[in-house]
Amino acid sequence: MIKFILLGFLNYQPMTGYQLKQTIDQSTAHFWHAYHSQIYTTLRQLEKDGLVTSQMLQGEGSPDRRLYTIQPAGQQALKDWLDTTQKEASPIKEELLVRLFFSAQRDPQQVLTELRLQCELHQKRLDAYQAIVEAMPHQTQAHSSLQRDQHFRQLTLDMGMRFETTYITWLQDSIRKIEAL
Amino acid sequence: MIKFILLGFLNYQPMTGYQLKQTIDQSTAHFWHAYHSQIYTTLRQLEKDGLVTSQMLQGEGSPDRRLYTIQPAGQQALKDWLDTTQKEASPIKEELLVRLFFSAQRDPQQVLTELRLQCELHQKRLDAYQAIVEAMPHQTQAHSSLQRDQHFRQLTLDMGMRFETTYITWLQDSIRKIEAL
DNA sequence: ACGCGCATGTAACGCGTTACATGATTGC
DNA sequence: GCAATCATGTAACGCGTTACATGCGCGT
Repeated sequence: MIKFILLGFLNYQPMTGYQLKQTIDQSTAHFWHAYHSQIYTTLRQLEKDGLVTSQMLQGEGSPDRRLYTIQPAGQQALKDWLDTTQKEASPIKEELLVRLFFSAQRDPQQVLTELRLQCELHQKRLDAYQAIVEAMPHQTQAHSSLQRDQHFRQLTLDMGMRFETTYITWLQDSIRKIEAL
Repeated sequence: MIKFILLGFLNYQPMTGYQLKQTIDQSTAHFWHAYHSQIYTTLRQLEKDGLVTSQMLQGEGSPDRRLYTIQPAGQQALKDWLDTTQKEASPIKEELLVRLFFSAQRDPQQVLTELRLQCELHQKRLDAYQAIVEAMPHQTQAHSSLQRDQHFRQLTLDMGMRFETTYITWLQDSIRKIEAL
């Protein structure tokens, strides 16, 4: 999966592993994050497979950086992946729900503390999304290709905000229900 | 993770691997699923670690079944895990959002087909949750311990329904937005 | 005779996570 | 002088997924 995220970003412009990590952290990390270790190893793998090439940049002063450039084979691999319609709904893995499912024997106060903390964490996430939306240059007229990209990215951001809002509301309702026990 | 789900169920009663698989499929699979291969290997691991014990049952006719029983050490491990408050929000891994993020170059009709399919899939999930709620014995008065369990399970089901509802609405809105391009 | 459900397992692989590791520059 | 940021990587591990593999009983 991370393979296609890397190809997806490299399809816009050549980048280094570090830049890719930064870019991911500020965008797709909201629905798919990656550790730098995985990014560097996957980039090497992509190079071995001929989907990208790399060249060293001798930064004056700063450490050497390896700039990765997508190759036609890489663009094709990306296109093939995007053209293969996803036929399943993504599986959900929510640890909190597992914990809650088995929480009947727990001290209710402890459960409440946990849910209130989650509430704060998800509120922070929502705030972060809000900040991105506000920082977003709502370009009245720019390159239509960039605008098109922006449009699709906004859809994912929209989902993120809806999801967090739903999550927070559910947490608040759940807290109330448990308090009422 | 699956380790604690298994301990969680075995904490109610001894079960075989197959029964655990069935139970998970009908309950926690909505937020954490497992393949039978993982269940069997994890059960063996738990036995090796002394958290559960197993005994063979010679079923007349049907194949041999291995019944797993939780041990005090297993109950303690479960309790310790539940008592350790989760301090992070669970990371999200939604492949569809990754795909959408990089879908600006794709044929819009193809994207729409994909989103419409997702809409159906999530509607099916929602219907499945609804069926569980309706099949749920809304016991006016039963053992308070069972009722307590039921209560917490209902919270997770509630989240599942809210999530799917949000997802479907977002999909419908996104479809409309893409159609308007 | 064939397929499905019951029932159990192993093996290999892939992906993601955590930890280990290095070294330079910039700002306080 | 020290911490943070830039920048890159390796190694080991754990978990989850896919595929392979077996064999019985029941219904059509």
